[in-house]
Amino acid sequence: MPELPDVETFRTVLDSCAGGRTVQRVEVRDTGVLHGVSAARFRRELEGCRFAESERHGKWLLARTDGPTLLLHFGMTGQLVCCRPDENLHPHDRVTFTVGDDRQLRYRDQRKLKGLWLAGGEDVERLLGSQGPDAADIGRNDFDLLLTQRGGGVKSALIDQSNLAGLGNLLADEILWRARVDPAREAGRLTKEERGRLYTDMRRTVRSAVRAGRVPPRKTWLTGHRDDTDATCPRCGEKLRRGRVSGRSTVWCPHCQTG
DNA sequence: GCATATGTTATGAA
DNA sequence: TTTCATAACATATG
Repeated sequence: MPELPDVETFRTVLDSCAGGRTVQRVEVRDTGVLHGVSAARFRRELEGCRFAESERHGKWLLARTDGPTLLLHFGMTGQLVCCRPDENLHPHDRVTFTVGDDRQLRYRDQRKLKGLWLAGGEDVERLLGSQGPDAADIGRNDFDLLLTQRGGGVKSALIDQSNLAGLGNLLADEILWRARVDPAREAGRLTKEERGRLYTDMRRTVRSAVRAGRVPPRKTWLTGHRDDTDATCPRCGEKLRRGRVSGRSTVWCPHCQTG
């Protein structure tokens, strides 16, 4: 699930659930989601800390506290939910943070592909050092450079987090479809116009997906037809094509998205 | 058993 | 050095 818009939602969940509150109790129910830190130290270092305002970079969520920073990555199936402490645990609730008599933040994740890190000042830089600029606030010129200076396919350029942080498989397909660019095109060979359309449509798509809290499966969007059998393009009605591009399942319209 | 899944990363090859 | 394809990670669903 999680791409930039989902992580942005988790950021608001974190801030509204736990922002300004003190961690009363940490429970690590599955150590498999902890990285580089033991369950004992994780608890010890976070209990008693107060959550400050959190930040997001790409698909990373940075939960600042008056102590260490908690870094969260949601892989494909992670989420952050706000519960009451007495609510039944979900089988995939891996770590819980009790932040009040009535509030408990839970890191819930089925597949445990990523998880939680604990970081002091420089550790944050080290963990996020390889991330490219965030897709939600990159400027037009920088975006242009990311495409022109890069070898390989345009879809790969969009979803490579070290190039541009935040876009995932669904968003990339949606943006390429809106901008009418074939996902297999070489990034460096796009025209100035195509790069301009990609930038504008990336901004639009990311903005409305953030407002929706996720990449919305609207029928006017390509994303709304990903799972259709015999899916057709919501713009021209042509049959959509699916295949693998840059190693990921890809859906595109061979009529609208020309090479 | 097989294929699929919105993410990342190690590995070997081009 | 960069980029690509592939497998791996852990788990569920069709």
